Amino acid sequence: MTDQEGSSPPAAGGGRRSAIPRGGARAARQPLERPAPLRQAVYDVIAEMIISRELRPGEHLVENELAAQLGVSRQPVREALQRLQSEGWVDLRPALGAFVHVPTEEEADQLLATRSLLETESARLAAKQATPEQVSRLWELQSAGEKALSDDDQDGLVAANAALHAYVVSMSGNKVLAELIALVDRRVRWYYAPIAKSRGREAWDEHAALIEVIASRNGRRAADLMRRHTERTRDSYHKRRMEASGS
Amino acid sequence: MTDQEGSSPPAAGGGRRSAIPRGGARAARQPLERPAPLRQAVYDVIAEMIISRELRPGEHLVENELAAQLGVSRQPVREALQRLQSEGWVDLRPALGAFVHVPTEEEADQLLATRSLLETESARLAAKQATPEQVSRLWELQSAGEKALSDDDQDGLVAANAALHAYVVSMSGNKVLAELIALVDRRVRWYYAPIAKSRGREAWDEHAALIEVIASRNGRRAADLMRRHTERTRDSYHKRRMEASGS
DNA sequence: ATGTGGGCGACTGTATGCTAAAAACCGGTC
DNA sequence: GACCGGTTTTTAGCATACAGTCGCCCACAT
Repeated sequence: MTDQEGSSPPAAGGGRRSAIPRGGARAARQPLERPAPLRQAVYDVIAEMIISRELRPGEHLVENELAAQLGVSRQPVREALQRLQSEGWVDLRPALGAFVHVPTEEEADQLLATRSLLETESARLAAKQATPEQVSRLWELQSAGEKALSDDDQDGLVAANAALHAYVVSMSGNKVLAELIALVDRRVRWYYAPIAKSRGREAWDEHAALIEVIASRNGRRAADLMRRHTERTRDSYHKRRMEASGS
Repeated sequence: MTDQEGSSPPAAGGGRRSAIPRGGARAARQPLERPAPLRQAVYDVIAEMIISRELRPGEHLVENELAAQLGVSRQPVREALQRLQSEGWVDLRPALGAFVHVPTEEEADQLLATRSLLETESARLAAKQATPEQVSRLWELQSAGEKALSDDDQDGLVAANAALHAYVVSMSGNKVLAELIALVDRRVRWYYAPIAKSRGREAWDEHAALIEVIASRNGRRAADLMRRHTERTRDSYHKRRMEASGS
């Protein structure tokens, strides 16, 4: 199996992997792995490119170019773009194509507000049914975060933060809620990242407090802490933004 | 075959872009109507078929069949199916195709719980910034609902209910929240409809009370009422389900 | 110079062809 | 009689081909 790239003999039929990206402004990506649905891989790559700002807001995404860069046909690209639209990453204007979504300040605030609401509920639910095993897992994640903090590892910090929140969400047991949070969170990170470094020490102190409350199974207080935690992030966003707009 | 209705799009729908209203009222058409992509129409039709139970949970949706039935090619069908997946209507198993999602009891409860959370927040926000015009619009929707109620018009009742809730959501001003609610609500209706008739009089009395509180701009009480309202719906769901499982 | 109209290029939307893989079928074997 | 291996059928996945639209540019008229 895994007869991925290049080595497949059947040159006759269709023959698809002749897609050599033309040397261009954008770095060429090597063809993707085969086994899993291609559209998924394409989706991942494009989402990553958007999040990393390699594709900038407002930019017109041409199906052909993307297809060539990724070494696939337009079809998987189209499918990926449509999914990206449904999740708010791009705007798909009929007959015109896909444009990277342009985040507005208003939208960012609404996202942060919604995230706060959802995460608060998930913390409440998580606390109500936390098991000791889960709590100790939380502490593990917490210490991973603190390590990244002391190492001054920005990427690691973001990842650890996401992992911790994600685990709390999963503890809530509400899959629908979890799905929505996943959607919102990812976009929050996109909006938030460029203007603000992680809140750092402060945020992780709050995490520690939250875990303790969860361990005590106190849903109300867990919700309270999570609300304050996410609202502070929201405030932090606004503060940073104002600073940034001044520059 | 099965060339039902105009399978040739350019003939009927298109008609050149002489969409400019000749000689007369230049209607303020804002975003200038665009040729609706076929995938959208296909999406609507399939979603409708799922909601109406014409396609039953678990059923295997074959691209070819749907395409033939609708008189289009597989492509728009594929695109529609993928969007349906992202919104939870079908499960797309790699290399196997699309299956109408099978609702579980657990999921239904989680949906109802999430809906309650979201709608509660939207009511709170709506109340905080309600204008007199908006309130009177709410009363209009309310009386439409009561009319349907006295006419014993089930479909109308469901529609009126949706319209009222949707308007409250729009009043919240939070578009992100609104989007999530739209997603959740539709699925709730799907799960809920088959086992329970609308709660009727009771629900509309609660609506009336809610509108009054919104008119008074009391966010806290609005949230309270909405929470109770949606939680009652949730209870009603469980009650009906237990009755149904007995039969 | 400025406004208008037609032609041209580019890109999306839709249709169809081809391939590979999973499932159903069937016959053989223990 | 049940299980196993190969074969056929079905169907999704991907690629490619085709057609309709949109926007731009430029020539031309005012």
